[in-house]
Amino acid sequence: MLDALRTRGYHGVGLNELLTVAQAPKGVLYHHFPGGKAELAVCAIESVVAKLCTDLDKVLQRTDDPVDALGAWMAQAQRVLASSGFASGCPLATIALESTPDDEAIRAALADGFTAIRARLADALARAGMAHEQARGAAALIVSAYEGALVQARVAGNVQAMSDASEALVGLLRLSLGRRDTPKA
Amino acid sequence: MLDALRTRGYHGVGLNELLTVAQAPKGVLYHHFPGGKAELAVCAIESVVAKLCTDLDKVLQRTDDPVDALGAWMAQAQRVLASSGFASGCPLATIALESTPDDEAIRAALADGFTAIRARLADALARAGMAHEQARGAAALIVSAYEGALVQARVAGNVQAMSDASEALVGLLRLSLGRRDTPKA
DNA sequence: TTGACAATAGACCGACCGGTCTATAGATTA
DNA sequence: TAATCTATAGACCGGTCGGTCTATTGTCAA
Repeated sequence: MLDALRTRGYHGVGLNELLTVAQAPKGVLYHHFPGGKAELAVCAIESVVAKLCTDLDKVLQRTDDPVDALGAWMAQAQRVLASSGFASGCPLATIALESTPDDEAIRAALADGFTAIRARLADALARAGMAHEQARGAAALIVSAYEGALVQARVAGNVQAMSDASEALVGLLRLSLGRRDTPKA
Repeated sequence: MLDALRTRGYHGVGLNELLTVAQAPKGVLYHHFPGGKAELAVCAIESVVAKLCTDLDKVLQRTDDPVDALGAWMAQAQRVLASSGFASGCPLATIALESTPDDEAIRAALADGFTAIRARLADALARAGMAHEQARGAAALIVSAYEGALVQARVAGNVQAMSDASEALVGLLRLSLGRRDTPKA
């Protein structure tokens, strides 16, 4: 399910196909997820977010320098993307862009997920000495850069743009953390 | 067409629906676009990219400070997103995430588009005094941040994350441009 | 053993998908 | 005017979509 979502998106995967690979009949699905496809997607989103958060925690506590952790994270994402033949990106972004304001449950789940991830990053940055206000901005930037870079690398079929963006981000963050004086804006 | 793509994505829009709003019958479409929906999408992508590039040029030459221009661009994007009721994001990213490696024409069009946009940004940054290598990275980061921030703002239903990310990016770039010494990475 | 209930299984539904095909209208030649 | 060719028009196709519905199969309590 997750693989399918991250590869072809919400509208791109058919329910029947999903059930075939899961070797499950329709009845089971609608018994456990009366809300149908949308509820299934929400569940998938929550599971992805949970996994993402624990992975993030692991990486962040392995080193006390969050910028190092960011670099490692981005590099790892590039490896995963490339080894999937540039088919598999971040399922959150994919569903996010296919959603409309009507898909309230899905959007809420995604928004909560992104917020949770940003909070973790901001915490780590603050612990590394960044002012809270600034850390929140940096966290939002990091998540943005991650998602946006994945998009570019995916369509290009190579990780160049992503590694460029990643290096630039790491460099800028290090510059900003290295000297304590805050940038003008 | 473009509205539909940016709102609901490639798989989300039906051909019949498209033709209804365009007041055009099937025959016309397949006469001008023998490739069907995919070819239509490529055409739409190219048109978006062209528009984006000219807009970008306009903004970049209105001021000689590309960082100012970036801030204005991001603010404008936030206004557009909000005024659409958080329905309309960047059509490029949406199609990009729904595409698979099999959709060669679509991916090529998208990759070319992103490359063209990055090149424009890198040029502007280099003109503002940034080293070429660094400018390329910063350009990739800017595009990433733009796309990723749009995703987050869209699902959240508010522009907070996007304006946070934008301010952080502007601040970091100004910091980096203000002093000439390059960051370590 | 029997009754009740949750879980499983999949046939089936109308709607709509992207795409093809034939028929007509309009323009452009000779 | 007749012939030709492009552009328009939409009926129609098989396939698949997400979702509903009726059986059937465990499972556990009485």
